[in-house]
Order: sequence, then structure tokens, then C-alpha cells
Amino acid sequence: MSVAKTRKDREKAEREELIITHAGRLLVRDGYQNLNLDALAEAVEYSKGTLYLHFKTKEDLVLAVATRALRERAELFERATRFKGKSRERIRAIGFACCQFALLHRDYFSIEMTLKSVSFWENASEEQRRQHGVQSGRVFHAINSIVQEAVLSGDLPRDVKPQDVVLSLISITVGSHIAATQPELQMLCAVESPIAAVRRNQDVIIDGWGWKPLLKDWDYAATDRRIKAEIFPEASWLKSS
Amino acid sequence: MSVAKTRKDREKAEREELIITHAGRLLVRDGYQNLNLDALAEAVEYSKGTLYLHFKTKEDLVLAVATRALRERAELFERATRFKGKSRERIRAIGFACCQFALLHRDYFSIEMTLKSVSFWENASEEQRRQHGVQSGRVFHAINSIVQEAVLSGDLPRDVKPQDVVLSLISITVGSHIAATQPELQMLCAVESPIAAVRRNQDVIIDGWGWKPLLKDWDYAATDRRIKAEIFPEASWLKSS
DNA sequence: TCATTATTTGACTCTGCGTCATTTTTCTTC
DNA sequence: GAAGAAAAATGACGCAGAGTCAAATAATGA
Repeated sequence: MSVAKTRKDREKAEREELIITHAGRLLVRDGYQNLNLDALAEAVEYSKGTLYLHFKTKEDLVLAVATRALRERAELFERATRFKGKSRERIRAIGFACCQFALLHRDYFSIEMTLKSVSFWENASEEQRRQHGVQSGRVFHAINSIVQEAVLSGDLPRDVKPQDVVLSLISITVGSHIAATQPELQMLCAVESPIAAVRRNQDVIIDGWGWKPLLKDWDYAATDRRIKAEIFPEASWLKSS
Repeated sequence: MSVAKTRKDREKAEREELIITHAGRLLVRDGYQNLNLDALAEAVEYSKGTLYLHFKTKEDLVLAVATRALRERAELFERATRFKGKSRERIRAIGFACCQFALLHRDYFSIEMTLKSVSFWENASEEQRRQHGVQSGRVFHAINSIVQEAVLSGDLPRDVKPQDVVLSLISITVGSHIAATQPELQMLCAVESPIAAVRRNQDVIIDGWGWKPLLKDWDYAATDRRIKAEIFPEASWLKSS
């Protein structure tokens, strides 16, 4: 009895994964507007009615796609917090995780943009909202713990508020991703690589807070090599120059 | 004949304004998804067919709303460039203009977010796209001119690339607006005022570039008072403390 | 005043989300 | 393994809203 139940559950979970995977693919290809649930049903070889047994609305489904990606990000961030070194090296590991995520999910940001729409959240189910909140919390906590450590250790001035630093880091990262992937701005600002732009901006804001050792006072290229070797051996994008 | 033509043109332009104004109001209230063109037709007291004489698609209309707001921003930015003083004071005037805009159009950012959707731009007309590009260009140029001046005068290190600075300024501003208005992050980061968060982050990144005089070396509260008095006398949000 | 041209309209089509009565499959009992 | 009950899956349908266009209305001119 219990065995039967878990098999059913397993099958259901597997199908949910299948749906989310295909939905993500179509979302990236067509955008939220043009994501067609009839087409998705066709792609996963289940009927539309079955999709609606898993997700209450289209928004619900899209939120599930976003949350799955966010969970992966949280996992990368938590891996990054395990890096040993000066606090600024450790926050750099978070930045590294951020790039790693951006490369794994080159187009997650375009999905995340749709989440900012006024009318999106009200159509998602309570459960999906909750799950998304949990993953956001993990991401916040990973960053916050390192910032707090920096303040306590004196690497950051004693009088800065940790949450202000966290907010600025999130802001510069989100903003840089958006700005550096806009064709118009790419041209005007001669952006060669969006990832490089994000990392540069992160360095600038961290310097701006006076987080020691400053960029000019430390060999962060060496830190990058250590992060890559010790935490993200699978990362292949960092030039090993 | 020419008189008749211009009267017709004037009427048409007026109606377009009316439509854009109401569309903006409904957009802010209901979001892009829930913007209903039948309801808009009702609100402006013209038929739906007439709306479509002005705008090719719903996206076209929304882009027109965004462009009108952007034009206002460009105007505020250009006013800000007329401020006389040190280069960092002048870029601060731009930041001031940015806040002034955010307060005049508290919800423009939620509209701008819909512009980032994958499938949005392909449904807008060439003409609307072009107009939006023109206004973006004005905004970029206002910022860029001051950054270049700062590099030439030595207020910014000689080896920084002006476009990198411009990109970082745009990034931190966009990102801060998004982050500081997300309910979840507001709570986690104890954001009291989104505007204050945006300004703080701008200060931090400008310090990060080493743009002299640094925040700690100059009385920028006094600069703010001058900017307000000389350029934005209508601004009432800055505490005159 | 009436013919011609320009403008405006709203009923209609079409697409796509979400529902639910019906069908199909799985499980249970004898 | 047959029959009946319960659970799962389906896809035709209802409905909302974007976009169209033939017809109605208004403006112009002779």
C-alpha cells in the first residue's frame, strides 16, 4: 500500500519535472506571452487537463520554472560560502557562483523579468509563492552571512549596515545583468561581455564600501583561481591566464 | 488648406495624448496583462477601431506610454546637466533628476519591466522603436558627457573607460529600483525608503570608481541644496535639513 | 442640397486560457 | 479473471480579449 503510494508520488514528481523542463525550454524560446499551453501539452505528450492537475494557472507554472532555477542558484551560493579565505575573497566566491549560474541559465533573467509584472503574483498559488520565497531566503542568507562576518572582522567599516551592503550587491548584479544584455546599451557602452561587466561592477561597488583588501591591494586573479579549483572545478568560463 | 491640415493634425495629436494618458493610468493600475483595450476605448470615449488607427498593436501603445515617460526623464536629465560645479556635483544633479523622475512617475519602472520581455519588441512598430531609441540616446548622452568631463579633468582616474562608468551608473540605478521595491527584499534588507536606497547605492558606486571629491571629503548635503534651489525648485521631497 | 471623400464605429473572427463531463485506466473484491 | 468502484486522463467547450473590416456617420465641396 505504502509502496504503491510512493510509486504514484514518484511518477507524479517525475512528470512535474518533465513539464517544468519543457516549459522552461519553450519560455526561453518564445517568451511568457507566447508560451502556449496547448503546445506544451503536445510537447510533453499529456493533455492540457493533466497540466492543470499540476499547476493551477499559467503563472503558477512559470513561477515553478523560476523557482527551480532559483533553487539551483541557492545551491551554488551555499557551495560558495564554504570557500575559506578573507571575507572579501569569500564574497568574491559568491560573485563567481552568480556568474556560474548566469552561464548555466543564460536566459533565466528574461523569465525573472516577467515575475516583476504587477499582475503576475496574484495569479500564482500560495504554495508556489511560498516555495519561491524559501529559495530567495537562502540566497539572501548566503550573502548576508559573509557581509556580517566582514563587518565583525573589520574588513568593512564598523558603521555600515550589513543589509545595506547586501541590497547594493543584489542591486548591482540584477541591474548589470539587465543593462548589459540590452542591445541598445551594449552598443552605446561598448559592452564586449555581459559577464565581465557584471563582475567589474561588483568590484566597483565592493571597493565603494571600502571592503578590504581593496581591488588594487590584493591579487584577486589568484583568488579566482583558488575559487575555481576548490569550489567550482566544473567552471570553464574563467580564463586561466 | 494648410490651416485645415494642421488643425486635423493637432486634433489627432491631442487624441493620441489622451489615449496615452489614460493607457498609462490603466497600465499602472492593472499591469500590462490586465490592460483591456475595450475598457481603454470606453475610458477615452472612442471606439476600439479608433485606438487602432493610432497604434498598430497593444505593445505599440504600451511602448508609446513608456517613451513619453522616457522623454520626460531625458528632459530632466538635460536640465540637470546645466548645473555648474565640480563634475561629481554635476553627476549628483543627474542622480537628483533620477529621483525627481521616480517620484513623478512612481510606477514607470513596472512598465519598463514589461519592455524587457522577449516577445515585446517584435510586436511594436518600427516608428515607436525608433522614438524610444532616440529618448534612450538622450539619457545616455546626458550621463556620458559628465563622465567624460570627469575623466578629462582628472576627477576620475585617467585609465577608466567612461562607458564603463556610465554602464555602472545605469546598472545600479535600475537594479536598486527593482530590488528596493520588491516586498521580500524590502523586509529582509530593512529598506525604509527606496529612493534613499537608490541614492546611497549611487554614492557607493561613484566612490568605488574613485570619483573625487569622495563622499567623505565634501559637503554633498550643501550640493543637494544648491541643486534643488538652482535646477529643481519644484522638488519637494528632499528634506531641507 | 446632394455627391464624394474621410473618419469612426462596433459586431465579428480568432487565438488561447481554464473547465469539467466523459472516457480510460487502475485498483479491489469475490 | 470478471465485475464493479475509484482514480486518473482527456479534449471539446466556454469565455475573454486582441485585432479586423464592412458599414455607418461626418466632413467637405460643388
